[in-house]
Amino acid sequence: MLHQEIRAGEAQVEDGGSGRHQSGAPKRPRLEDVAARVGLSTASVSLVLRGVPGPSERTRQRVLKAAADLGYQADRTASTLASRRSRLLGVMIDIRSPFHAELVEHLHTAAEEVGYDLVLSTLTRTRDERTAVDTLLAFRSEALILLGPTAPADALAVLDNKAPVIVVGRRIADTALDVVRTADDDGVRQTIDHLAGLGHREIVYVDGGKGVIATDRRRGYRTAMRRHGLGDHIRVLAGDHTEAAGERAARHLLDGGRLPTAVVAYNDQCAIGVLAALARAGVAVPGEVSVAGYDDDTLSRLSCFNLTTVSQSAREQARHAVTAAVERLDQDRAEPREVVLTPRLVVRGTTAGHG
Amino acid sequence: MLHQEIRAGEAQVEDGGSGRHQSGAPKRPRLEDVAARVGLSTASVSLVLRGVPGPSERTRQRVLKAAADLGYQADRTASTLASRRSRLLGVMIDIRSPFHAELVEHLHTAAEEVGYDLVLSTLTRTRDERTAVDTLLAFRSEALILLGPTAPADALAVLDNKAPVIVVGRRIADTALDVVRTADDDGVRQTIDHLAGLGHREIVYVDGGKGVIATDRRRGYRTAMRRHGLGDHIRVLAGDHTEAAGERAARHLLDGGRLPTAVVAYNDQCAIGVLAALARAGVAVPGEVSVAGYDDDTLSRLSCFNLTTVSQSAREQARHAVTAAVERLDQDRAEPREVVLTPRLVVRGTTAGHG
DNA sequence: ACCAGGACTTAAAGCGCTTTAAATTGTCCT
DNA sequence: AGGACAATTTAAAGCGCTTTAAGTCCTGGT
Repeated sequence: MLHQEIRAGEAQVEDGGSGRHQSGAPKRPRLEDVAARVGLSTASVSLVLRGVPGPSERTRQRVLKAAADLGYQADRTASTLASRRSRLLGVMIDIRSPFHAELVEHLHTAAEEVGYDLVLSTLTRTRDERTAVDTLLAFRSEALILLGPTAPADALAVLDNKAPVIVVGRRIADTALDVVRTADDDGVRQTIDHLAGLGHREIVYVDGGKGVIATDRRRGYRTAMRRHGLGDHIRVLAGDHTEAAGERAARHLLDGGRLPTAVVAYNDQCAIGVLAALARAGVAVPGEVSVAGYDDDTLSRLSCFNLTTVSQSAREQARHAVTAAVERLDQDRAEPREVVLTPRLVVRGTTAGHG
Repeated sequence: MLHQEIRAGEAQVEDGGSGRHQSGAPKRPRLEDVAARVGLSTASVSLVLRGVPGPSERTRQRVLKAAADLGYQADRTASTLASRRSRLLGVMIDIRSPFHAELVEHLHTAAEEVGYDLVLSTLTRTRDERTAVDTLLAFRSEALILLGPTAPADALAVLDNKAPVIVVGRRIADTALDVVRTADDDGVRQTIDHLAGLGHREIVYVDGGKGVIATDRRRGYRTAMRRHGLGDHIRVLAGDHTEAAGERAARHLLDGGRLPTAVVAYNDQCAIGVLAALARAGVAVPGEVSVAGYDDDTLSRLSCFNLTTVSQSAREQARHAVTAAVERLDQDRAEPREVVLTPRLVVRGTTAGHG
C-alpha cells in the first residue's frame, strides 16, 4: 500500500527540514532537482520520465534512480499546462448510487488502459449538475462522461461544445451526443419471457414514474406481454423508484383480493418494497407470487432477498464510454454514436414456475 | 442545471468555429480574452474575478459582464500553478460505501464554506490506497482526508510529510496525525444500555473480526455488560462485517437450543444476516428476539428491516475533518488533534421490551 | 501652480512542466 | 584528418494564471 512512500521520507533529509511544520513544509522535489542531481537538463529528465524515446539507456537509468531517490512525482497541474493536455476524463456521478460505483470502478481500469486518468465530481443534495460539470471543466477534463444526467438534451448539446460529452445510461433523442446505455425495454422483455416461460400469465408491472428509463421499461413490459399473447393481462400499477412505492403497490394488490402470479418492478428498490409487503402478508415468494426487479443492485444480491433482476453490464458500459471518449479525443471521430447494450437477466430465488 | 451554459454557446460565434469538430475545438476563453474585451490588463481582470479589493466599481462591472459574455471560467491548473495554492482537499474514499457517500456530501458543503474544493479518489478492487493517494497528491491537494484508511500508522505518518493527513473513522495509536472518529465502544454501550433498560439480560454479540473498530465495539459490549451486572451473560460469537457472518451466527444460536433475548451485531450488514436467519426460522423480531446493528447504513433504514442501529454522525465528522485541515493549512496548527465524537443510538423497530 | 497621497492599473516575473529547434557529441567513412 | 550523419542533449519559449513592485491619474491642500 503506502509503504513505498518511505523512500520519499528519506529524501526529506536532504531538504534540511525534518518536520512538516518546523521551517515550512519541505517542498516537493521538482524536475529541476532531479536534473541537478544527475547533472542533466530538465528537458532530458522530462523525456525519460515520460518514456519518450530519445535519451540513452545510461541516462534513462540514472534519471530513474534519481527520481526514485527523491521521491519525485510530477506535478499534474504543470504538466497539463505545458502540454496543453490533461489526459483527464471528467466523470459526473451520484456518489450514492451503487451502480455508479460499479461503473466508476470499471471506468478506472478502462481509462488506465488507454493512458487517461479520471476526475470524479459528484452530485449531492446541494450540488447540482452544473456545479459538478463546472468542476470537471475547471480541471480541464478533456471529455465528460456523465452518468445518468438529468439535464435537458439541449443543455448537454451546448456543453458538448466545451468538451465531448458521453452520456451513460440515459436515452437522448436525436442529438449529436455520444450515448452508451442498455436497452431497458429489452431487459423487461427478458424478465417477462422468463416468467411466461415458467407458466405465468398474470404478470403485473409496478411502474417507475416519469422519465425516459421508466418509459422504456414500461414499454418493454407491454410489448412483451402482447407478444406472449397476454395483452389482456397487462396491468401497470403506479409507482416510482422507491421501496415505499413497491410496498404501496403490493398492498394495493393484496387489498384487491386476487393476487397476480408475478410482479415485475421498475427497479430493485421498488421490488424489495413489494417483497416486504408480501412477506408481511404471509404470501410466499416465489411459492405463490414471483417477483423480479431491475438493476442488479447490491440489495438484490443480499441473501435475504436473493432477487431475480436485470443486470446492466457496468463493465461493458464503462468500456464503451471510455472508448467513445478516446475516439473523440485521439481519433477525431466526429459523428455521434449511440451504443445500446443488451442487459442480462439474472435469475435468482424470487421467481419460480407456476401452473 | 446546465441551462446557463447556453451563454457560453453564444460566445462560440466569435470564434468563427461553429462545430466542435470542424476547425478544431473552439478554444476556451482565457483571461487575456476577457482583458482585451474590456481594454484592461489581465492583472485587473484577475483581481476582479477573484474578488480581491482594488479595482474600481466601474471596472468590476465591466469585467464581470465581459467574463459572463465570454463564458469565461478560470483554468484551475494555471491558477494553482501561479498562486502556489490549489485550495484543494484530497479525499480518499471507498466509492461503494454508503457511509463514505454521506461523508463526502458533508465534506463538500463544509469545504465550500471555507473556500476549498474537493478532489475525490476512490479505492476499487484494482486501485489501492497508494494509487489513490498519489492521485490526490498529483493534483496538488493541500491536505489529505482519508476515510477509513487501512495503511499502517507509520506509512500514514510518512505521508503526512507531504501534506497534512486527516484520518477519518479509524483509531490510530500515538502518531502525530489528526484523527476524527466516533467512539465505537460508546456506540455499543448505548445499545446495551438501551436493551438492558428494556429488560434484556441475555444479550449476545456477533463479532466483527479483527481490526481496531471491531476491537473497540467488542470492548464496548463487554464493558457495558459488566456495568449492568450482566458479566455472566457475556457471549461473543465469531463473525465479520458480512451478511453471511450474521446468518451463520444466528443459525448457530438457533441450533444451540435456547435463544438469547437480544443480539447485537458488529454492523448493519451482519445484523441483517441475523434478521434473515431468524425470519427464516420463524422467530419473531422484536417479539422473541431483539436485534441491533451499527452504522445506520442505508440498509437499516429500509422499512422491511427498520433496524435499531448506531449512527456515526457523518455531518459532524465531515465538518471536523475539514476544520482540522484548514487549521493545519491556514492557521498553522502543529500539534496533532484527535476528535472523538459520540455516536448516537437510533432506535427503530427491531428492539423491544423483554421481561 | 505644485506636490503629497490615495485610488487604480499594469508590466513583468514567475509557477513547474513540455516541446521544438538547435547545439553538441560520437561514429564511421573515405 | 575531415566531414557527414545519427544519436543525444539542451536552451528557450511558452501554457494561463497570480502577484508584486512600479507606474499613472486624480484630488486637495497650500
